[in-house]
Amino acid sequence: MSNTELDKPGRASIGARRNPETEAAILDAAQELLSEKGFAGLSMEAVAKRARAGKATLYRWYPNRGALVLAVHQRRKAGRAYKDTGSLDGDLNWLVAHIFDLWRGDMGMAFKCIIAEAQSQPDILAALQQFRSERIEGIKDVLDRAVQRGEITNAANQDVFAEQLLSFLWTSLITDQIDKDPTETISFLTSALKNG
Amino acid sequence: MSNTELDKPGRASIGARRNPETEAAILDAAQELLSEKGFAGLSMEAVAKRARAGKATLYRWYPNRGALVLAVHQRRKAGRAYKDTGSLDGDLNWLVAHIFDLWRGDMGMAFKCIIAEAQSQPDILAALQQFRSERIEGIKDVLDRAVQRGEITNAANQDVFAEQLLSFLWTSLITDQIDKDPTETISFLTSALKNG
Amino acid sequence: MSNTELDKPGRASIGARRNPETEAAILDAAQELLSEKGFAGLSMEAVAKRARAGKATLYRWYPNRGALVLAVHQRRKAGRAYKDTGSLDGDLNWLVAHIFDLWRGDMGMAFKCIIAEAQSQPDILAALQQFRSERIEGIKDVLDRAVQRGEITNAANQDVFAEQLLSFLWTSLITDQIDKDPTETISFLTSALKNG
Amino acid sequence: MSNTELDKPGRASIGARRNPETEAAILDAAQELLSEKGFAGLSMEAVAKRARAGKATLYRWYPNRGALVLAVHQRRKAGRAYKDTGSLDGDLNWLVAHIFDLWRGDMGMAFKCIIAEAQSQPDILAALQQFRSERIEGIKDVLDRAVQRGEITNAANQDVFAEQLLSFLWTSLITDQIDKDPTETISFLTSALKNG
DNA sequence: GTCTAATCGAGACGGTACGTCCCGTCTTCCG
DNA sequence: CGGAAGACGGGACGTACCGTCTCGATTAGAC
Repeated sequence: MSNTELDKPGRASIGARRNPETEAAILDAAQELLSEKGFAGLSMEAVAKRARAGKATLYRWYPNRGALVLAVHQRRKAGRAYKDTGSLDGDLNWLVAHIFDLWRGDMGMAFKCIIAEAQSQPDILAALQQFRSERIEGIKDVLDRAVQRGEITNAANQDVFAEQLLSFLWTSLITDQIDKDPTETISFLTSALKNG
Repeated sequence: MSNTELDKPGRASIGARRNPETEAAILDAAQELLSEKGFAGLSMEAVAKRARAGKATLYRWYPNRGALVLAVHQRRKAGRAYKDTGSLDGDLNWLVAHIFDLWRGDMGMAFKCIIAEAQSQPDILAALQQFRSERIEGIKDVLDRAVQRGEITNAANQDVFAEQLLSFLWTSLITDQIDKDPTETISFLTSALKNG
Repeated sequence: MSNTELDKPGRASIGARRNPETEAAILDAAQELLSEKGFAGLSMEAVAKRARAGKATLYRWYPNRGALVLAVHQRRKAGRAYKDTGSLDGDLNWLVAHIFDLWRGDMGMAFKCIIAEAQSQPDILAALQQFRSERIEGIKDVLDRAVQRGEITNAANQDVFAEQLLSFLWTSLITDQIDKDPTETISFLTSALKNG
Repeated sequence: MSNTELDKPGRASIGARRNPETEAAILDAAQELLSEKGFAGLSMEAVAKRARAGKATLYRWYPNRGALVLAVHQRRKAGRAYKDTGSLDGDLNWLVAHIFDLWRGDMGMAFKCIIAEAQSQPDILAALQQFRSERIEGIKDVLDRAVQRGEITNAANQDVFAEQLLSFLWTSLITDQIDKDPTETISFLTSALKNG
């Protein structure tokens, strides 16, 4: 996975332009540290050392720890292209299962860090809110497909549903409950969507 | 002879047992720092200095920053005695408004910190989960009153409802949205409760 | 050796007077710590803990670390009754060998500590100087016996000889050379004594 | 001498190598503290503060207090170039007087500290023994000159003489007797040298 | 026989210094 | 001229002791 172990003296400059190998090495290192030692182990110092990068190089691109975690997250985040299972219930269950699966890997820790960091760093909070919007749009895409199938009507409470589903996902993550069965919750929310 | 002259150097020991004055001073200091400078400003060092307490005293009872924030939160947390407005809708709206109000003061920052800290410290996570249970019980008390009033029937989905309402509250906090109007979400969830 | 291991709750007061058991336990503990962990390991805190004594009790009798080491030293120090081997040379060699032997046990470390502590604590320095006088008198007793035997005459340089022999002893200790053969030095000094 | 007066934030890095200004500032600070407050006042913390240096910088080169005192001593130690007064007696008296003079300034406290620290730190002890060898060679140079003058013959006891003179010097320091007249001791040792 | 007084273990108290870690900034040198 | 290397001042970390204190229990001798 990482190409940082063997080359002892690190990478040299490739001239008067940014070296993409360096960027990859930094993000690899950050991700590894994150999954190995958690948030506390992700110090700029440790990332630089493991990536065989100079601290100045690191700070040039990622002015603080949050930016770095954000970049790690950005590189790996799932697209909005959710699977079409043929039914709303199937789509929603797949969506939740898919995200929980993602979080069970490295991404869970990374995203937890973003949430934690957002509580004290405004720019991370803004990025988190931006990401939230994207996710909500993704969920609404799923609902749109259900409308086209005729399963539900295009009602105003779709926004609230999407927000609430996202709240469920995120709260499950931060309270360490991504291993619980989400079907009950999904059908609870779906019933509100249909009967609203 | 008397150490009460001007007591510049803070408090003395009162023997081989915990001094409640010290505890109060520490929690006061922590709370002040939290609301003044946020999570980042809450260093153990700064708390000790402001409380005129030795660092050892601090660490004796609060082995880490999370434990300290937790204690601050514990001291001020609202009881489960929610107001009875006469209707389920009124009760729920009051509950949400009440908590959002609380969070607009010092407690919002404190609770954010607990959530953030819980992402990397298992004991704080456990405390957070414990607190979550208490809050869910509180919400279910509100639902019980509605059952007694005959507004709803005692259905199994009350648990899910309570969890969902809590998810909404916490997600609103961590995404900095406690100033938005919650009525839409409340009625969305309530409709699922009634039609489940 | 030490009676501090078994009696879990330590000793109680024996009334409005000093408990000799406590004193013994403290000095035992101090001596053990000194030979186990050296000077750095001899903290008042550690002594109190090992001796199952209260810190206040410790400070009542030994206001600082130096006083404690001094007391340990005092309890064990050799008397001035040096062995009479029948000749000056024999007496001196026995004396040096005897002291070096003593220092190879616990006392070496203890006395090193006293010397070290004397460099920054005036009262320890005074005690050290007092001890130096006693030792010099002891050496002069040996010389007196030699005078009585007719080996040497009672010349003024006996003081200088005694001081210089003591200097040799102490310097050997602080430069960690108590295992070297002292005979050459002794005969060197003795020659000055006889030819002065 | 000290550059600590006006430049508030101290010195910056001059790249990935040691800054000689920093080294000087640290040693200056250590020396000042040593002569102002003695050994006890020489805390790493205080040195760092006075030198406007970070503690990490201090510990990078001086891993403990002993190493720091050693460096202070090394920077100032007198060379072996002893004065040639024309006679052995004159040379020895000048040598002792010169060293006692040196010790009456800052160096006395510094060297006391080294001796004290050597009692518990093996590396300082090694440095002390190394320094001892150098000093003994210095004294033997003086004796060599006397041999060339024909005052003494090149006898084997010159080593013992040098060791004894050094013992006298160091013991005088640690027992706070550098103000006493050393002539008696010098002539005592010299007589042994000649009559050996 | 009760009271007084000192001494006991225990351990919390406000502090100081420790030695470590990381921060974010800087400069130099290599390729 | 980009990038590694790493020194720099700074500051928080968590630990260990310092010397002081207050407590409650204990017990000898004074009353």
